[in-house]
Amino acid sequence: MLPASSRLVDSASFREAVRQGRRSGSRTLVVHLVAPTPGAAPPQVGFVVSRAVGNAVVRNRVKRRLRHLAREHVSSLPGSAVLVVRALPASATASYERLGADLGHCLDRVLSPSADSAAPRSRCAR
RNA sequence: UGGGCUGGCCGGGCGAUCGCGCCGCCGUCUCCUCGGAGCCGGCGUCGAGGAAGGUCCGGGCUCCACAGGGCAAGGUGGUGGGUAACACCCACCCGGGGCAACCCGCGGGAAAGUGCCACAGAGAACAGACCGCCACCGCAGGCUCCGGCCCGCGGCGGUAAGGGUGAAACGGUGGUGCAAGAGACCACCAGCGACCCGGGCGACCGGGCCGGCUCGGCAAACCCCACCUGGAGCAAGGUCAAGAAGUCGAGUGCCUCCGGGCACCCGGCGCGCGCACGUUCGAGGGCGGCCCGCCCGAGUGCGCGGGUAGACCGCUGGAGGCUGUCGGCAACGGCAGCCGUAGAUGGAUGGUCGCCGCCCGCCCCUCGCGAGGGGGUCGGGUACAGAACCCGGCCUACAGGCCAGCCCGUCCG
Repeated sequence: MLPASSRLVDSASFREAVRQGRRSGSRTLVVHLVAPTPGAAPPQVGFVVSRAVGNAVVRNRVKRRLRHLAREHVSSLPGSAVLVVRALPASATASYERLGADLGHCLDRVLSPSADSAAPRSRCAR
């Protein structure tokens, strides 16, 4: 679980991250990252799990697994970064290991400096 | 021991590890109106359901409204009780089903009116002659003891007893009667209605007597009758909340020393301006909708395209749960004792792993097969589903399991 200070709370930041952030997708999820000016503020992570994923029980489980997995990556994010993880319908039946692998892979893509200039909207090969 | 009916209950357990939220305590630091507040860290307690679900009823709570009458709208619908209340629950009545335990019923009115009854059938709601039965008339034929009789075809009538259709055919059985028949008439039975007697708080039940001889269903079609019903909802509502040409909030763009600033635009409150109407000859507003009527009333309406809003309180102790006892057939109620039980707000209550349990399949053992029982380093499964102001219900979803009572049958004594 993430501590409260690392959670993304306001809807404006969500909108900004999804529309303007660097994006990388996989079969189970899509990540959006805005890493502006490095500062002292801690990075924030938010999650979007729509009704297409499943009923309330399934959506809660997916969100909890993603929050738990995101803990391990918070320290590697730059300061005042805003990360939004959007779950796709396939995440409902995916195992914990698959979710962790997809999240790590997409984060690597979106954080790698080589992709910065060449392909700002690179896709994960699945 | 086989089959069945009803009611109640549970709905995985233990452990390891990494975390999250509320609350309490402790510590460092910061602010400070010196009472406290905040960030971070540590420890401890607590932390989803029987349906938390659908949001279909009923209430509590909050704000607004609250002379009255009529109309309209919506709801309820056997009787009596329970309850804060209900469309819920209990008991009983009536009708239907079952050998029975028991189950089912949107259970007022169809002789107030309108409307509808498919298909089949001759005819379906002031019924109806297809076959049949009977009388009469005409024609052809046969028999004759010359009185007639039998049979066929056609016409015109009578007839609802029989056949056939249908969910339903205008009571049933027996007799009188008749050309054949018919409640045309009679007896009994069923049903309808009026009256009387008895029982029950009541729905209603039992009995007697009389009447005309008989009357279909649908009100979950309109409708009629009786009774009930203010509106909105925790985004309710309140506080921070000052100000005064301003302030608060949302959005977009630009700049930034990352504290924010500027511009534009929209909304709330307040203010200003313009126009219109008006202050007892009453603008406008309220009384859920409309009308009458009543009340408030000195200001009110327009200049309006859009947008979805900070923190805190409300926020969890309540028609609360459990046990015992008393009253009651029961639902439930009285009294006594004990218990303390989630409060998130991009939304905590979890992630991962191990062992065990349970179910299904397969295999093995016991056994004459089966049933039952036991075992397996085997494989698969472990449901429906996540609080959001709080209760009482209803409805719907659900792997698997437990307990109790009752009914019918079989066997043994």
